[in-house]
Amino acid sequence: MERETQDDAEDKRDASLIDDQVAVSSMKNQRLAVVSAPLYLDAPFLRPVTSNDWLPPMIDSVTTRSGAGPSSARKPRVRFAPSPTGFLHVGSARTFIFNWLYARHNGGTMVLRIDDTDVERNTEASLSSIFEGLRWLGLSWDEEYKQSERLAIHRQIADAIFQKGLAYRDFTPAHAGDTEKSGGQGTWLFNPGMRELSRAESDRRAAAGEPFALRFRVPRETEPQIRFVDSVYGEQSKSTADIEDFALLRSDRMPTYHLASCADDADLGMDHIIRGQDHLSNTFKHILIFEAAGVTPPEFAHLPLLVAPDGTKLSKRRHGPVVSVTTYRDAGFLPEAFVNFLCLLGWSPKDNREKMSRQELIDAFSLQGINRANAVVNFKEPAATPEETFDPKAIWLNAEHIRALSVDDLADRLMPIVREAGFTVGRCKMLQITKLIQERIKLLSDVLTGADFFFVDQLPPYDNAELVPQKGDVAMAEKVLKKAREVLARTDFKHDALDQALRAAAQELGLKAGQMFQPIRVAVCGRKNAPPLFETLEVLGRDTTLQRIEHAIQKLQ
RNA sequence: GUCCCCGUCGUCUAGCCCGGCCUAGGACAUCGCCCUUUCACGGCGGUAACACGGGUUCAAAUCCCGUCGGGGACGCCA
Repeated sequence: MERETQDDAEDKRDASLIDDQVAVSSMKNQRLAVVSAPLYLDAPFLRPVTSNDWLPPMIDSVTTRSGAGPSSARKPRVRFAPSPTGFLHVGSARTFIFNWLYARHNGGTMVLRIDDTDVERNTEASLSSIFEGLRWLGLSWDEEYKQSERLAIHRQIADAIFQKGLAYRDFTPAHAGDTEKSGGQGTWLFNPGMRELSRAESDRRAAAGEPFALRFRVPRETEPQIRFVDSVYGEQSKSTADIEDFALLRSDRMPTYHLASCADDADLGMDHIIRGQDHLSNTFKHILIFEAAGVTPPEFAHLPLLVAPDGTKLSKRRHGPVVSVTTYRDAGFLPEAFVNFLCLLGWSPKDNREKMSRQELIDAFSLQGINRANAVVNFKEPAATPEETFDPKAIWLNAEHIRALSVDDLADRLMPIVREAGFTVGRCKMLQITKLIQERIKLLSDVLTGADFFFVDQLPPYDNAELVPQKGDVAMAEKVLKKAREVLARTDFKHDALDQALRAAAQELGLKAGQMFQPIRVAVCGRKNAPPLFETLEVLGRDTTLQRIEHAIQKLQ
């Protein structure tokens, strides 16, 4: 009882979260407008642009939010920052979820930031896939930004770093996508001649219009080790001798990921960066950027990677649609079950709980519960049925969540699937059917294979042999069906009455109950495995039942 | 190649920080039994792991070193 109440409360909560999300989306433009308005013109490192400056003349009206940088620890601000270069990936979804859990657990703010500075690779389709996936998960965010609308901030910070002498122009022509850089003799650190170029010479070439990238001047003498404490991986350090002079701005003046990400994290006041472990070694660069910009770096928490059964990072190219969030939706997963599953990959509540509601996850979540070893998503590469494709634990959890739903709720979720498959059912009948299949389906879409005989007029063809009961023959099947036809014509179609009448009939024929029920079950369901017989007959009704029994008798003759 | 990270049942994990309660616990999957009109649910039980080698210690899954194995990062991608 208590559990049900809890779940109901949870459902309401989820619904309101979704509403929030819609509200946020609709005020998106407003927010963005506010952010890029010319407010704090006296920001400390904003400076007038001169004609021979290397910066484009569009930064004049930009700002950094005052008080940027980590704010009080009480209401943490966290973000999820996908780049719209592909569909929403399960690994990204988990990153979103962990950020969301952290924010909700601590009463903080969840920011969604679209990292779209790579104009070449961005696609509309990808952007909508991300929103579609997040909408399905039913998790909300509180603020939303687009990096491409914040370029001025990125350039401004790049400029500040440059003015401090912590970055330099690199006039080396861009590499044309070759890969011979790695595998050579050790780490590449910088292009010869560029790091040492005098300011005057650099200014001259820039003024002459020569294209260049802006590189960070990694301080190798003064700061030989970069250190930070990761909330998951603990103390980390790396020698600056192993960090190359990475780019801040490309020669087309677009910021690189490192710059844009850090500039926005600083400007948006992010407190805790929770992201995939593939960024762990990038973090040293990020710390360099924050410090060069005069900002205290945020906290970092890196998440173990989600890997395929072959041990490699999940990728669509290699592993196919199982890495896309919408695949799970389309296969009939409940979003709450999917979220639950993802949470258990690399995190544990430490008390052996597995099936958890959203609220339970929020309550139990902490960064201390995150593991360090990569987690395998145990899917099968190519498979015939969804059940064989997906991680068995995900399927099991989904079944658990399905069973935990109220009949009403489950019926509501099943209805659209049934309708979309072209069947028409009334809500009342759907409710009856739902009761019968709730503990028998593992995916929502199983309703189509497990309850099809309730929806169709004509049963699909089945093998006559199925009608033959255990330790019986065709004659017995026929005898049973004829008896059933007779009995069912005059029995009340209610569970108890059917139970009594059919058992009595079995006795009359000198058969075991099972031998009596089997042919009837197959005749009305078209297969052996089905929900309990009497309830099924009750839902099907007398007309359909008799008609199908008649059909079976004819088949046998 | 260089740097970083990781290594408990097939898979997800508890235990590791603060050595003894660990003859290593739970879950999924798998196998068997029970319940039962089939299926499912449920119940009970089985198989199954501390990567390896050295230390330290009365005592190590837990601490130290090494080896091996796996992953990630090294772009004017993110």
